[in-house]
Amino acid sequence: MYKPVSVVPPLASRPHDHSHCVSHALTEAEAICAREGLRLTALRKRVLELVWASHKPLGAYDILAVLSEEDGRRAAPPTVYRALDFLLENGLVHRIASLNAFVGCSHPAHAHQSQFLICRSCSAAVELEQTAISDAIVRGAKGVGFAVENQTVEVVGLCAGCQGNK
Amino acid sequence: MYKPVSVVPPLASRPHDHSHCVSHALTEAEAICAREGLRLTALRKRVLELVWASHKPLGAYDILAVLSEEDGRRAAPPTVYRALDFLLENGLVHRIASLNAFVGCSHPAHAHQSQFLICRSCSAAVELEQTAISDAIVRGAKGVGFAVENQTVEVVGLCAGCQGNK
DNA sequence: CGTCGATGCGTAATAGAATAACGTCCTACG
DNA sequence: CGTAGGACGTTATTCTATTACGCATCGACG
Repeated sequence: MYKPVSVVPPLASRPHDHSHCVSHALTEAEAICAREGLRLTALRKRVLELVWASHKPLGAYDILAVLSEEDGRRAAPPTVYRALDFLLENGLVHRIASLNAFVGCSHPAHAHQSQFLICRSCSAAVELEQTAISDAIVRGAKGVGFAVENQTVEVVGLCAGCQGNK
Repeated sequence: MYKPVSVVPPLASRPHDHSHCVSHALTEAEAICAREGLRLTALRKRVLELVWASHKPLGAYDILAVLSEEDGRRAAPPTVYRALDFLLENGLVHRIASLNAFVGCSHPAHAHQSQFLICRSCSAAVELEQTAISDAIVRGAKGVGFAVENQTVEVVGLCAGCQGNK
């Protein structure tokens, strides 16, 4: 049962109509690809859908397994990796290096850095978009003369929903 | 030739007596292990030395290759991974998830979060230790009710020395 | 001093993640 | 149409990491 807390947890860690947020992500992706002249092929769309189908980071081989089962013929790794590469390049998914896994991007419409909170209990990954964090990083880097191009922030801990359960 | 810059780049990106910082790291590690009652065996020490022998993140199989060449008999992966696990657990090295590689910890004496600046040109990895960054992360996480246990910050860009060379 | 349990290491096998290199097909455009 | 490039299938291989098992060594304790 859902127990309200004082700070509002983000959507991903609350029960919610999941099919809705999947379809929302697909709609947004289609709009972006149309606008940018990118080809969101059936395969790419299907992979994006699978990635969104859970809020947990999904391994490339998990995706592969689902694809293989769907099609009779079983897919090979490059099939999935190529689709993931396309989605990564165009900001539709993020890669979580510490998990070798992928998640749908919550804000694909505009460029931003990768910031994730990963629950070690339920495995949900919530994307943050805090300029306070990226600014602090840029400042810290500038202090040693380092020019930042790409940031990765991956935080492990317990999400709001899992803190009671321990 | 070394060209001074206004902001002082950290040691790792400046020419320096490298054997000195390797031996310093080893001395510090020995002190810590003695104090904590940990066994810094010959193998573990050698692996730590190799990791420190470059400021570049080093892959487990790179270490393995060196060990294999040294001993006539070639070492197997678990040998290296076990040593790395020991060093990781005791804060003597860090793992850089985005590179599948390992670097010596610059401040092993006290607990801290993992923050790295990785130069995409010379591959040097410089460790930051900025509470401003980790505080911003904790604050951002708290805002969505997430309890932080472990942070990973990995930043790719150009170090001070490589910005001229492009 | 002996022995016993825990820890460290060697070894072989395997799992898991990602890429290389090739070929074919499809499609958008001239 | 004809064709050039992109998308995908296929096979093989590379790189990263772990499992499982057994022996040896270290150190605490009787």
